[in-house]
Amino acid sequence: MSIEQTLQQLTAQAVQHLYKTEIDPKSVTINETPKNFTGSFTVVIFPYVKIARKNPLQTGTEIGSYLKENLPVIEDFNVVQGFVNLVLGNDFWLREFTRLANNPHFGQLPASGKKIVLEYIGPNTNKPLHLGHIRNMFVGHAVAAILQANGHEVHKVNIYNDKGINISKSMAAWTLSANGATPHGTGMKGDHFVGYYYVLYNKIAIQQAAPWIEQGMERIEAEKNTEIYALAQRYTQQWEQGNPEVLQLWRTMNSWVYQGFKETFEQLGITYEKAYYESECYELGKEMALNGLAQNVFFKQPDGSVWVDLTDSNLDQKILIRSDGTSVYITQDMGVAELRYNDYKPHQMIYVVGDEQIYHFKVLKLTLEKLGKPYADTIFHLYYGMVDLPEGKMKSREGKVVDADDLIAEMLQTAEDHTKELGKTEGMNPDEARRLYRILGIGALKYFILKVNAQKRVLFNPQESVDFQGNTGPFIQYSFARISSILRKFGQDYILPQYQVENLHPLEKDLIAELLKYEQVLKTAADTLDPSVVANYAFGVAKTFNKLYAELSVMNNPNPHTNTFRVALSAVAASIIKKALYLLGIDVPQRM
RNA sequence: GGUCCCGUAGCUCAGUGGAUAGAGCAACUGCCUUCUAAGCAGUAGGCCAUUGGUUCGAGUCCAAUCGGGAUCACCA
Repeated sequence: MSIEQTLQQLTAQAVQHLYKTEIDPKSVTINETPKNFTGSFTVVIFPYVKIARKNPLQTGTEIGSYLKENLPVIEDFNVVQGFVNLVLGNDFWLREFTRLANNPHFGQLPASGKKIVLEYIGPNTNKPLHLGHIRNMFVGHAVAAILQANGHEVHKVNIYNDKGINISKSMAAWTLSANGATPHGTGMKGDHFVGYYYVLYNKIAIQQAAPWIEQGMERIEAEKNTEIYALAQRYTQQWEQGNPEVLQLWRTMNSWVYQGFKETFEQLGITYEKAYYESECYELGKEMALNGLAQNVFFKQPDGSVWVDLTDSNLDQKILIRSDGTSVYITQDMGVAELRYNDYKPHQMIYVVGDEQIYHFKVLKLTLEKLGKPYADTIFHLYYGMVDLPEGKMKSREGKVVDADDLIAEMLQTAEDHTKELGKTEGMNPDEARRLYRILGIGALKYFILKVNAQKRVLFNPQESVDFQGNTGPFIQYSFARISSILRKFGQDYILPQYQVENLHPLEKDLIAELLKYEQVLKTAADTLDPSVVANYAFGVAKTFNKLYAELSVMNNPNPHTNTFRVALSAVAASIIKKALYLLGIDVPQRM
């Protein structure tokens, strides 16, 4: 039981004993005592002054006395207004620290028996990955790691949106102007190669649509009159009909894209255990829609299109099958959900998808509910905010995006520049140096993205590079490297069953208190599916350690017991930093 | 128009109904003969969008208003 829980129970007991009133221990508020008051934990007793029918000071004094008498680790207490500040003795901190230092499983909760499938990445196969996908990947990866640390069985899966008009557009532009060029022949990365033709399609389309646009027609309407659009549309239809040549071209271009994606995933350390393809699920989705029609949960329009009516849930009527018999996005997602449920039989299906699709997931869930699917309830849309540029929304169609590969290259370069500037490459061989640039550059980027609550929309200014100082990944990594250096030099055992410390320094106490928060942070992060909780915590640990490091000597004290204890304290701090950063997908360097 | 999200320091963001609202960046001032200065300490910077309500207590909950955004496609 944590100290907070102990205090809650004991406070409830105190109220029962003193005022003969039963209260729920969980309703007792226990806070960290703010820095400018004396104490470590604070019990808020405002809610009990009415019960006590005494003023806050008297009530606080009575409850404080009761707590002190019944919990030996409480050394002293003081009452300010309705707050009872508790001072905990050395014994408590030392005991808690020793427990933590000697627990090799700290930070890994026992198996919960809960199985979760987490979908993330979800790229279209007509263009390379951009900053939006990076946010998706980082968030998804981190949430999966957090859930695993909480004992859940997590299966990460990817979904490829590999069919539809957008892919046909890249295909059309390639047919018209590539002259048989390939990524291999041009030396381009496959996804960039295909993306080039996607952007080219739009250039050609606008050119061809110019006459209609001049007459005042909307861009989207005008595009439908163009030759290149006609080709793209023909490809889409022929694809559904199974035309071998079109399928061949589609397979070839997709394979280029997959090869390109693979390289980017490797750069970022992103993995998944299974990929789903919309091209393999849309027919199942269509079947489900037709079944729903047969069961009268859906309805048919005179033109043959199939719809679901969600007006009773305050949403609209949504199309599931077009009048030409082809499936739409939502239908495909129905198929994907069904397939995935059958594959894993999970307790929860989490979808990491942008907030622009909030409505879509409401529709998906309700539609599956109407079909009576048992997994409808387990669907959870974990959405994240869009990444904006200073000039506004990113637009792939116009090539106005922060490209993932470009950004990675920049981060590695920045890491290299910083490291060289600080003269840290001395004694490092080129391989080591490159590894370090990667750890720092990718770490800086991941931290930069993950420290912000994922649901917030963010602005990314490519002109202002990602920082390496202050509240950043490298700052935290630096604390780890410093501790690693100490551990290399100390050369004695420091994890002991018992430590001999006369009086803990306040900075030591602060650090222990910080370290003890880890498991609660882990739980909160899992409950809220929010990696930023972990990021902010890791920063807090690093900051607290740095302060101690600046003001105290860790291993050069006259008293050898002090050295051993402080080295152990530092080592545990490093281990927790490493665990927390691991959850964020961030690696740590032994030196930097 | 319907539904939903967001407004906290110049900027980027923390802030589970609890005390005098915190970090980082940017600005200014100190600190390397000592375990890594990618660090530490300090100064300055706030009608927490506005107004009402609930509460012993509201940046946090509720309502309205103002401002910004998303979405409501036979696109994905």
